[in-house]
Amino acid sequence: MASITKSYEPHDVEKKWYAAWLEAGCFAGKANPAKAPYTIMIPPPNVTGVLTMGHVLNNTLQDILVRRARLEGREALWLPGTDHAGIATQTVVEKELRKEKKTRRDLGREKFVEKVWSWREEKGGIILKQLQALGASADWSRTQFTMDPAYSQAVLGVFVDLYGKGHIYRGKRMVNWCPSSLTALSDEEVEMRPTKGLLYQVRYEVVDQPGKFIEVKTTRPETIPGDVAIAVHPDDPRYTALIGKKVWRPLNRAQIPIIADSAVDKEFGSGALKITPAHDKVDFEVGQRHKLAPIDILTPDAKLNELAGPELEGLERFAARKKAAELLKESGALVKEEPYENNVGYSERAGVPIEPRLTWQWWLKYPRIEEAKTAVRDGHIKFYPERWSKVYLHWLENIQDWCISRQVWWGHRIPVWYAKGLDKEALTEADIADPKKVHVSLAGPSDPQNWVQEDDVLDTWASSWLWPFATLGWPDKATMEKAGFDYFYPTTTLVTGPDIIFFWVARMIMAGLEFVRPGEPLERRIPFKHVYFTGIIRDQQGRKMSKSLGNSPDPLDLIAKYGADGLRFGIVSIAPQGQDLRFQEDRIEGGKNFCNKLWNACRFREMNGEMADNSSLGAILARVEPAKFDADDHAILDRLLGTTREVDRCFTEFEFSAAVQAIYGFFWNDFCDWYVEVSKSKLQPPSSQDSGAPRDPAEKANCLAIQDLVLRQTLLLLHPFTPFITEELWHLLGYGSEGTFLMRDTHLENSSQITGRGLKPDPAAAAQVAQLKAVVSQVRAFKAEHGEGASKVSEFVVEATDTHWTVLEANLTKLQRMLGAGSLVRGAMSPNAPAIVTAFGSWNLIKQLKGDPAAEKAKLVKDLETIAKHVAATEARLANKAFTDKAPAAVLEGARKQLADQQAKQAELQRLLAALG
RNA sequence: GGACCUUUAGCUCAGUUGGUUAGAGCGUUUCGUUGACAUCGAAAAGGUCACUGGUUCGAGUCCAGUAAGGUCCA
Repeated sequence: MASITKSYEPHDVEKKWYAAWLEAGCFAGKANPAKAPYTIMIPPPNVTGVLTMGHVLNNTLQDILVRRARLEGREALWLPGTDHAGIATQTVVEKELRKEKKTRRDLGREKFVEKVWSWREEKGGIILKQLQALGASADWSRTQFTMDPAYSQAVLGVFVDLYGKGHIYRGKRMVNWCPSSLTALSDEEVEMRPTKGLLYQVRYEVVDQPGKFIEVKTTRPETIPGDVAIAVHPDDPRYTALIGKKVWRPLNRAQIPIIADSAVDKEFGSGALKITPAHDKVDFEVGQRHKLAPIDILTPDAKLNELAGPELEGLERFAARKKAAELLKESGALVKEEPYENNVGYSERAGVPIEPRLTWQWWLKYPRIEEAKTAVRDGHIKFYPERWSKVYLHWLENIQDWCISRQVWWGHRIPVWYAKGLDKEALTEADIADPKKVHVSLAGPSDPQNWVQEDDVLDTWASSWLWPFATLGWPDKATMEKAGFDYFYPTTTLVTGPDIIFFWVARMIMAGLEFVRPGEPLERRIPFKHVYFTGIIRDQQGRKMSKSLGNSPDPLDLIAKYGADGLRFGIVSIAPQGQDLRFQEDRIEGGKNFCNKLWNACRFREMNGEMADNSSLGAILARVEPAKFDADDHAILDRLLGTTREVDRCFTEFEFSAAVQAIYGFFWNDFCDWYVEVSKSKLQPPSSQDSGAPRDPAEKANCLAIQDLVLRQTLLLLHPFTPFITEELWHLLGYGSEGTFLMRDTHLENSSQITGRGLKPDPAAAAQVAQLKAVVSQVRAFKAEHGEGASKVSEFVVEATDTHWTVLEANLTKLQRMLGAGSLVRGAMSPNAPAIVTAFGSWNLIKQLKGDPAAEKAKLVKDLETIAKHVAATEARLANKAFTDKAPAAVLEGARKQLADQQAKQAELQRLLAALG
């Protein structure tokens, strides 16, 4: 009885091997000068995150890369960790507080931050545990968190450093304000959404010409109390006479000037623009040019304040819009309103429209912009697919300063202290530059009692941009040494989504170039050499998977249903390079089925002969006897080497799904469907379907050795994709010894290393097998057409040339088995039996009942018509002088051979037809 | 407004530098289980490669334009 069970049951196998790998320290990456390093830093998921299909894809690919690197003999480090995700995490904890009817302000800053920490201890980082269920071979002993003390020191140190270099400044500027999270956001965190609203046409009465009006169009009438001017284009003849005059502001009535500014678009609306500097970026600039003080009419949570006038004060912004429209209507200032759609910026996280708001913030002028361009443009960093480099470069061309301060509590508190009593709202540049008034340092001031620390924390991305090197202990020399910084940096590959090119990828490149190994060449400072961008996983309707839509399957459910290997194999098989993909559960099922197929092929091997020495490639090769090879042996080995080369190529090009498909096709079609089937006539007792010749023990041993070889190399090729089942079978079939692991202690030989050991399959024999396969398939179809099922035993007469018969005879036993043929004999064609023309002669199907001559005739006529068309087409091609003159020799040769084959078939069909009478 | 992507079988997608009669998986239909696997095997049906033009001896593949869908930037 076989020790391998009838079907593959993943759960215990997965648990067993993951624990064994962990126990043996297989995932540890240690600097080893004897090997080349291979490093991947995980894109740190939010500490609040749970595993999604996107994570499954992304992390499976990373695991595939590091596992393959280990098999190739490299020292692999996959460093895991989580991101503190400032606003997101704070929101989660605030939500918990709300259940107790409390806000973070009730607790105060210190208590609240403590609370977040304890939340994190208790519930944070679940996702890392979930990744383990997927088989992730990350070095968990190195797990990092962006708020770890050492990491925080790096983040704050960078702030101090960049401040000292003049890259960071404090300024009162227009920011994207989130009225829900009550913080500033960077431009990248604002999402433009087409939004339906109304366009209001409002008239402002000219002060010294009662009855004369100037009209503007606006989508935000509630901001009218913040208007400080009406602007027109200086060259607009409609308004030249009015420039310098005053109009009445229709809400919170007051006189405001008409000014000329060339930023005004003459074509839009009436060509006049209301200027509201406190609530619009462009207006702010116009206001500055004309020295008009802004009037801020909004509170931080976007309610109207007292400056909006008594009728609007206290209203929430959208209610105020309605009310403003009503007031304008009553006063006759509203000319009309019409439906309108425009782009409105929304807070990506909170999902509410942002407000442009004038506030004091900390800003960063990016360092190393030009070098960051060069690194990608000159290929020091390669993007896959390459096209994303355009997006990257375009962003760098148009880069704006980065607002790095956030008005939240959870995060890295900015290491700046203000002298007590200083008016922070009235700071001048000179004040900020004065160390007596503003202190910036890692250690803080020596007399803390005289200072107040900055309230703001840093944008989360202003910590994660240091990820590739801060995770390796930078900047502390001793820690770096211990972590193997010199060995593992730059990292090899980054696997991430194109949606964070700006947030993360570009910023990491600039940070690496600025901070790592100053003065050294660019290729030593870049954070990674390859960036692989995955696609986005969508549902069947093409929608993004999201919690709110509920269209995302839980990966853990899928693992329970199909096994981690099945999930991995399935997801990779549907993930073409850099293209979004539609999730199909049946492909995951396909992954599971493939695992079962692999399992059963190994079971077949085990059931068909004693296991011999499988302990190394050399041991197996020593059992292989090339002298005993038949065409099928040559063919399967030829395909094994071809597949090995193809998978190699796929890894260099990051074509994971192509690799999986190559292995799938080879293993299922070439090995299981053909080689294993034809092996049966060498391995198993004679059956009624073959000639009954006794089995040759040497031939059998050779066949088993070849199966051992193919299975071994297949397990190696597959291991990065399906680590658990391959490790299990590796041991069950005796490829690995107790205490060693496929994943750690094995070297994957490439095709030239295998042929280098004397295994050189004959491609001509391989080609012959391909022909035989085609004939088998053709004859099976022929049988089916005549009502003879695949397994029914049929009798055949073949009229073949000596050459063809020699080949058929050499393969007689297995052909009989593959065809379900009771007999296959050489002889003259019978005109009354159904017939078919193949590459190896004409075949008669001898049935109990004679074929219907009329039907047979009709079929031959139809076949002849088809072949005649093909012959004519090929002849026409060859008769074309332009073709024969210009086409390459190989193509010409192919066409000639094709014609010869077609003509031979045509002649044979004609002969059969004639014989039929 | 600018840039990029996609359009191939009922569905989801391959198709490398242009070269026989365009492939796979799933689905559908027919046949097949004591012999590794029904999580399986055999076979079949199914495509004017979005459209229009061009380059070429030859175009799914290269070029230009059009249409539809999608993404990003402004």
